[in-house]
Amino acid sequence: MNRKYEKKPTIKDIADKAKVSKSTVSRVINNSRSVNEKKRKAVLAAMKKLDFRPNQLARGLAGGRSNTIGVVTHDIGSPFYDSVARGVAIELGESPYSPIFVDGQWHDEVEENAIHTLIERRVDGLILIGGTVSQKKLNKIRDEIPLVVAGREISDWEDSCFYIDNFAGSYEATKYLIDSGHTEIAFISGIKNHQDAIRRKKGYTQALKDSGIEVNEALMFEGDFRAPSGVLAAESLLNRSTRFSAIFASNDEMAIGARLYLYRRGIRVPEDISVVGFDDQPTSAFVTPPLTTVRQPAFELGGAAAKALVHLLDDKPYELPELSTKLIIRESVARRK
Amino acid sequence: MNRKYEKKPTIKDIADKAKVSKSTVSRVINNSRSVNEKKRKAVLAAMKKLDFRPNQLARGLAGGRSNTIGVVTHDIGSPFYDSVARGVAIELGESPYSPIFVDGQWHDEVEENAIHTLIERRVDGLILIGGTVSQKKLNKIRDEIPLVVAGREISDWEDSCFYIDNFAGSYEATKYLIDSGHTEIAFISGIKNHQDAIRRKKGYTQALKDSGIEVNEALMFEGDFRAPSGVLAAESLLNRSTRFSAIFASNDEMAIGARLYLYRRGIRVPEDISVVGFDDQPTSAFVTPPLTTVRQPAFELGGAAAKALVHLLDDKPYELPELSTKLIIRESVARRK
DNA sequence: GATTAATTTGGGACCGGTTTCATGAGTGTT
DNA sequence: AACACTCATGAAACCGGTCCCAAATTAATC
Repeated sequence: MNRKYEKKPTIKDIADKAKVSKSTVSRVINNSRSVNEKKRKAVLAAMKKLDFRPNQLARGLAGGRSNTIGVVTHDIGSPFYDSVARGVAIELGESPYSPIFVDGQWHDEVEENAIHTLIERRVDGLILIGGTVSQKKLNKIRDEIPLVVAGREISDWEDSCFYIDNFAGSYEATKYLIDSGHTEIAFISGIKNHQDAIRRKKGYTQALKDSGIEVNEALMFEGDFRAPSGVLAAESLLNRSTRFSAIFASNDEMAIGARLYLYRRGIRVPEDISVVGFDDQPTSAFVTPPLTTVRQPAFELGGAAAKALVHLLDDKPYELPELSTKLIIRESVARRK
Repeated sequence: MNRKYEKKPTIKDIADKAKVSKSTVSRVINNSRSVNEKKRKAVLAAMKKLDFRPNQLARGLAGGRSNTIGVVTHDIGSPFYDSVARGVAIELGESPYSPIFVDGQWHDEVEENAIHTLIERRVDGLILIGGTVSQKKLNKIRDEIPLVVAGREISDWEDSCFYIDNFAGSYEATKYLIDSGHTEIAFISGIKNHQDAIRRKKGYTQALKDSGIEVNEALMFEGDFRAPSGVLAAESLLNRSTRFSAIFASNDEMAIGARLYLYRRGIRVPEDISVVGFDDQPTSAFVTPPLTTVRQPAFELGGAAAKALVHLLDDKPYELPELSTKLIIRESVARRK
């Protein structure tokens, strides 16, 4: 099993072979103009011949920039954050930077460690996707290294924090249900302290109020953004004495969980009860019935964050793209007569 | 927008502050024994005070190892590959190595580039998840750098390639349908040239043969592993004159797509037609009806690959864990009378 | 053709660590 | 007390690049 790996050629080897100095080779690599065409050719030939690949570590050390960007994700595997991460990855693929991903696991301490690991690696910039680290700490980190946050709102950060208007999305969805004739609308919220969860709940309650519908605690259930809690929610809600004709879940997973419980109880969707979700995760278009939901431009969000950071690093201006939620109407909502 | 970032303290600063030499500081950092307790304390204190974090680039350059591992993924966002990647990430979190992920996008050339980017970064080892690069090239790459492949079978690689027995999983699922009384079983295959797809198809046909059931081309449809092709498949299959009582799809996405088409046509699952998938992706347990499917230990697979590589790098022996598929029986299959 | 300006080029310091090696101090042996 | 042997420590070379600076070459000006 013991193998021997060839040692890689260095810039010195190239220089010798092409009969020039290290400096010149470096210039060719970096495309600094002003190098004789003949020598350039010779260098290029030598590089090809020896299959030379510059050592990025050395480059980073000498040049003071590593051409890497650290990305702190959470819970790789959750559709929303995944999409954001994907947007980041793809966008960075277009740039000279390579991403290093670390998983924060939704845990304060782990997340801080992750950030420091990345700083030790001398990444040129940092992208945090969501996250729970306190704003105070974030401010301190931003003094150390260029930082951009995606999927989380941070006051006073305007240029370097990208998020989605959860309130608006939630408001629109609720309004849609109301416009479809529903007045008793159950709500499955997300984790209590989660920022997004709070905003989505507010969108729901505000829409009700604006339509003169009373907000009723008996129609709410606190979930945790995962499918099983949606099942539980539906069960709990159905066992209460308060009736309702629609369920609005704070995310698709819970909506799908709730839908499963309804199926078990023989309650038809949307004929008996309508269901609306939030996220528009990929499978939502293919469940039965296809789920009406609020699309978050997660992918675009990640891309925008990445682009913003790259521009920031290159000291170029960057303008925010329009990133708003959109209600995707499919087949899980029925008009109430 | 222009900010100034503090320059980070170096080992020299620590040395000065603690009144010792760089060498000694280095020894403390790396826990090389043999350093006076008093000095060690002084160094530690200085490090804490200056919030020192060793520059990993310099470390990598000097030490000849970067403590990073390159991971080439595909299509971040596909549930299966995501799970594998997640397994890798979590496992690597336990080790001193940090992963660098690059997306190969299921494209030969992109993938090769990705690999070379990683080699330039002087990663200590490489994990390929799936991928399409030819075996010949892989062999060459393995001469350059420790390499482990997950989710793909490569002949003669035993120790450093981890995959799942697609044939067995597929065989078991088909057998289950047969045992449930089905004899006309439609099959939705995956991308024609995809290794996994081929094996899964073989599992299906073999199971039929072993039960004395004739393999019928009229019951097969070639999909592309994505949900829309499942819809198409069901439509095409249903429009043929050959009847069937069950559909076995090569992955869950296509199964769910097919299930949607059945829903549209008012065909009940499982009463009229049974459906089985492959993968057991997270949502499959929550669709209606919950999908019977073949679970792949994707997460574990990724973890095993990562662990294997780490052990390989540390020159420690490593024994393969048991990684086999498992039929998860839920509610999408009915017994045929 | 001589002088000056512009452009290439090589030498070498430097980035921030690790590691080899030689030195000096401390311990033990006879 | 002299000699061999450990052990801790600092000096300096080195990893593979970048980049500043001065020398050398070429082009431009009068």
